[in-house]
Amino acid sequence: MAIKKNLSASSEDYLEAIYNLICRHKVARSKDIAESLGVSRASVTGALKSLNSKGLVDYKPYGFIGLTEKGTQQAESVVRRHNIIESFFVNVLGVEQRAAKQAACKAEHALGPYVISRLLSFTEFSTSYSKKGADITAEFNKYCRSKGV
Amino acid sequence: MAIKKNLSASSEDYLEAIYNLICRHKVARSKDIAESLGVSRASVTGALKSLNSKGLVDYKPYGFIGLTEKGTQQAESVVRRHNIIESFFVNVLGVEQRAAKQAACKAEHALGPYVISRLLSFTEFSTSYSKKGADITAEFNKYCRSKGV
DNA sequence: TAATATAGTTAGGCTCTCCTAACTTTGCAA
DNA sequence: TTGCAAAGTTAGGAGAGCCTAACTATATTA
Repeated sequence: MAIKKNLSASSEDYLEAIYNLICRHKVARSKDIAESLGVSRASVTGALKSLNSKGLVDYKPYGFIGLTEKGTQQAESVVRRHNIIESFFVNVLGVEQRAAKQAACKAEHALGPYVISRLLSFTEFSTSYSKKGADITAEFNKYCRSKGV
Repeated sequence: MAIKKNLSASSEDYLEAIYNLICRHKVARSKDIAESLGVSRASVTGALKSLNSKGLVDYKPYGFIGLTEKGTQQAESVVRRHNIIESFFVNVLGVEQRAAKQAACKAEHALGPYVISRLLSFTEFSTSYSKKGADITAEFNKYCRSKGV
């Protein structure tokens, strides 16, 4: 059993980018990873080597870029955190989609399982509640308007 | 007018630590900064030099450590973000104080003014609402229990 | 006031993450 | 099939932020 070491924010970003590219385009090309993270192609090569040595990506120079089982798990964990945070921002706070995504990209590295699980529950609670009697979102918007926020 | 450059998370942490020490003990000693951030004294010296060169702290070797006007503003901005996030975690999500503080320490570097302002409003809304009819916190706790979370 | 303990600094080094420039490989088009 | 553009890699380097070890300054106290 490999020792579970916490990944750096940077490594998590690479895994997330690779995961999303594979989901959307079947393959993750180095150039596209660079583009989606706003870094140089050389930086991507370096990151791939590092992730490869950690057993998180399958990668040989000039070859196919894939995620290992372990890498997929880690990537899914990041993506899950991202989605929970983004969904909270959009559906509870009423933050605009684009800003929510941006903020989630940063916050996803900062929140641990405990807070994430509460956040998820709260978003579920809030949206499920809004379907029944008290519409929390609507009430919150009313509150904001009344305060001029 | 100085160019407003975003500070690194590390710099923000130092400013916050200095600010809190001055609030609590009138002075910020290098040793205490090191302790409260869990870094070496040498690292503190390095950070002080860097913050000094940015005009954020008043500092001379072996001398008094103070915050400049600009430094105080920045520190207050960080502390404010921290408090808003921590308060949301505790008072809305029902996260335990210690964990909330820890998470806020990380998240404070990740959230910008827009999201922070919505978060503040939501916490205000939630707590003010809980005093009137619908106690959101209580309802959320009920919801969590019903889901076994 | 002199000795010693504590606080702070300096020097040197490490890792991480990024960069540019130059080179190699690959794949497509003529 | 060759020849060129695009993609990817390598080499070399920068800077942030951290460390330890050794040194210097300050403060305490006998």
